[in-house]
Amino acid sequence: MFQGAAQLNLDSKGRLAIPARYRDVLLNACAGNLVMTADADGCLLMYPQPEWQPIRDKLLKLSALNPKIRALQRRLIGYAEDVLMDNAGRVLVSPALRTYGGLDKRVMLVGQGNKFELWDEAKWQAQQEADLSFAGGELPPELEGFSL
Amino acid sequence: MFQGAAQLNLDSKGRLAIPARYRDVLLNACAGNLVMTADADGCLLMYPQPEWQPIRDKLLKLSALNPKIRALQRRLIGYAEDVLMDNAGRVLVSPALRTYGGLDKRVMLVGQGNKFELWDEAKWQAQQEADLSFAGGELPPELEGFSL
DNA sequence: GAAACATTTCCCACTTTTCCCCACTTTTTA
DNA sequence: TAAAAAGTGGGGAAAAGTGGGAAATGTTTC
Repeated sequence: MFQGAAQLNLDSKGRLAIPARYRDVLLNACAGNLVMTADADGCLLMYPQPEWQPIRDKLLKLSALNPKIRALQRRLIGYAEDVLMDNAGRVLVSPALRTYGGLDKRVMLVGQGNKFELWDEAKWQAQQEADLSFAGGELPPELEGFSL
Repeated sequence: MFQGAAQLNLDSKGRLAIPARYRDVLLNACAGNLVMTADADGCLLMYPQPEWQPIRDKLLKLSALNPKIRALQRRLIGYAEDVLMDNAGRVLVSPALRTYGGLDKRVMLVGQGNKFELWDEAKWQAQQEADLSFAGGELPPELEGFSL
């Protein structure tokens, strides 16, 4: 269960130091084996390898002849990379993924349940504001009866 | 299982160096025997030979009287070529396929489960943007209940 | 039919990049 | 305040990328 947002810095080689509070969990859950991929909203996603696998398998079973499914497969499978935490608790974010996410130095790592989101800090701010401003209007039916 | 995107360069002879992380897998799965062919979206496809064979067989069993099936057969079977990895882990992309895919030098090799997609870099970028912008609207029914 | 030329294929060597490990600085906690 | 843990940076060995050249195969022309 991952939650909470942290402002972090990529170092000069593009490495991301995972906050210490997650490291033991990640070592136990997957021996530091993580999967990074690209999200439609312009951020990156980071899964423990065992969480990623069933999602990938479901995706690959869908028909590649449907254009929307094909697009989803292209992004999620196409950008997916195995990454391994090093002894200092860092993971290397590949050039391809850094480019996709517009990551330079200042980034936000945001816990989202079974995975993390990784944002360029400026993009994260923008997304926050966008989410606030469009929050009005109709609620989706799934939220009927939902109370905080 | 192939995943991940890599920016690669064709050399002056039209050879493509397969990223090292795939080489052992490909040698074990098919002794370096691959099949390249043309995809409808303007990229090339590359299968390990054992993955390609059942697809080809299924295609050939379909009725050639249906124009859409006929078109699919023409492209996939018509452009298919056997290629063999050399000792340096490279495959030669034939002039015909290079022309079809508009491949010059800078290309993207994208893992897609049982196969690879091979794109001209500029085309790949364009395709990515197109996929994002048309993602809105109705989801295909197969994706109901799909969660990341 | 043979020889010369062109083309392709295979192999070797060099350069570049990547990855892994170690050490230092900074921060936190007892 | 001291010790331990976390954050940060750098260096070096090993592997991967790249290009060129030689040998073999095929083709064309005389």
